[in-house]
Amino acid sequence: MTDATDTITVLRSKSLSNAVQSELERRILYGELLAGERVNENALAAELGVSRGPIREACRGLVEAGLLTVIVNRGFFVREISEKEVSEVYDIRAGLMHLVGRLLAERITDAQLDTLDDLVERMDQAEAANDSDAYYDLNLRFHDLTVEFTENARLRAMCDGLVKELHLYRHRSLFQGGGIHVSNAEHRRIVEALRARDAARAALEMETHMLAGKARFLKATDDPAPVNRPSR
Amino acid sequence: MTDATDTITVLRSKSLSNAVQSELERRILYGELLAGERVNENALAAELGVSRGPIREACRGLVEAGLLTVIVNRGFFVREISEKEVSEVYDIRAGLMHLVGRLLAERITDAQLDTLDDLVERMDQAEAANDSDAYYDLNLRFHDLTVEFTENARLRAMCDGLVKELHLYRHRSLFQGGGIHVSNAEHRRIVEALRARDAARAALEMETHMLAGKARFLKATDDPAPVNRPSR
DNA sequence: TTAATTTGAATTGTTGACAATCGACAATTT
DNA sequence: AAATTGTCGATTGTCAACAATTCAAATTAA
Repeated sequence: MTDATDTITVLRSKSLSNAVQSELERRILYGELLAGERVNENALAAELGVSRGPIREACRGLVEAGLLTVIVNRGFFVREISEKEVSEVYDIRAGLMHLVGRLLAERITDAQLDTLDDLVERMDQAEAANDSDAYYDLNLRFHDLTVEFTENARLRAMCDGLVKELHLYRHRSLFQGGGIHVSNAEHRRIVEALRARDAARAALEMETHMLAGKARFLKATDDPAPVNRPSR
Repeated sequence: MTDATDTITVLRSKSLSNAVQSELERRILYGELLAGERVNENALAAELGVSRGPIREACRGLVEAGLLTVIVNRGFFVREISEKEVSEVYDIRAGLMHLVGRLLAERITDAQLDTLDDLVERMDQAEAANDSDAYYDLNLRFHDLTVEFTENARLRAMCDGLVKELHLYRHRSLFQGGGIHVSNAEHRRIVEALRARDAARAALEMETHMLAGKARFLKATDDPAPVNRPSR
């Protein structure tokens, strides 16, 4: 039994559709399914040891989640996302993180602040050690936690969804590793504003941080990288 | 295009699953399916003259859209949304509309401003005529247009989704008709800020307007209406 | 009477089969 | 040679049947 079918079996406590959806999402997020690729229902059904019903149900869910698109009589395809769309997603995240800052300043606990401080500290260390992967993970965790601390489940789901969408971009490597260097100073300013319980400033720092991320992304794609930019 | 080819086109561009999903969404939004109700797959399949496959695919999509929930071996249920969740959705809309204000101030055209002005004018008239339904529709259109004018498709989809979620609240009537009176003065201030191309002010006015809506909602539910608030 | 158990009807989860459609290539026409 | 038409294999869209589970009423036991 392969790893994938094993996962399917374990998750049977839910339903096959859910398990398949998780597995498909995982494959997309990990780059095993690349943007533009078609999901071959028969092949996937055979590989996972299920019928096409659950496969199709899972795909319908992922279409609504924005990870797949469907063309009638042609099938399900991993969604392709343009540079413009990535830019738009950054804008939306900026808007949502503005909200996160505002909400958080009014309700964050000292313990939670310490947790964030610890992450910033460790990001400093990772930076010093030039460990891009560790920095990437810590950065991800930092943002996850800020959203989580707002205790707004819907907001959290939306932020998660947006981050997943970014994985659809062709040059995924841009986000991970050393592709884009996120300034830790911005994180520090966010925590400072939160510790001061200054809602307006926290909101602004959060938003600014996101827009800086957008700017870094645009800079990393627009000008250089002629390697991956065919003229057409 | 003839009627016949029109029908053909419709049938080709849309699969049964899509059609069923639209129909289910319509029933939920129009209150024909109420929060908490179960979707009986067999009954619906018989009623719509299709098999259960497309029904289930449609439901999977609506789960991801937040309009249904699924319990394994129990079925699909119209999602129930608590007062707290409505409040959270208002917060998120506030965050997104803050963004709308910022984006719009920098790109809105004079013609678009005139369109918004016209809507505000007509809302005044509807208010004077005490026509709540007309006011409700105009208000909806006003917000739709502001989001549309940002030309951020993802943002628009998210805002649409949030509005749909609000329809899940038990006391749907609160939103329509005279349940909550939306101040037209707030709209006017938004348009003014946009016409001044003042991004910060437009963002603030938009956000304030949404938070005022949240406050109105809370006021309309929290205190009065002891009728519908059993002790449990 | 009440609580636990049984039973079966209703309903969901899943499957395999069949029809409809598409893409690619060969055959035909201009 | 280019364009059009026809054919075939692969794939999707849909369906009906079967297996598994839940729910509720009927039955039994305490």
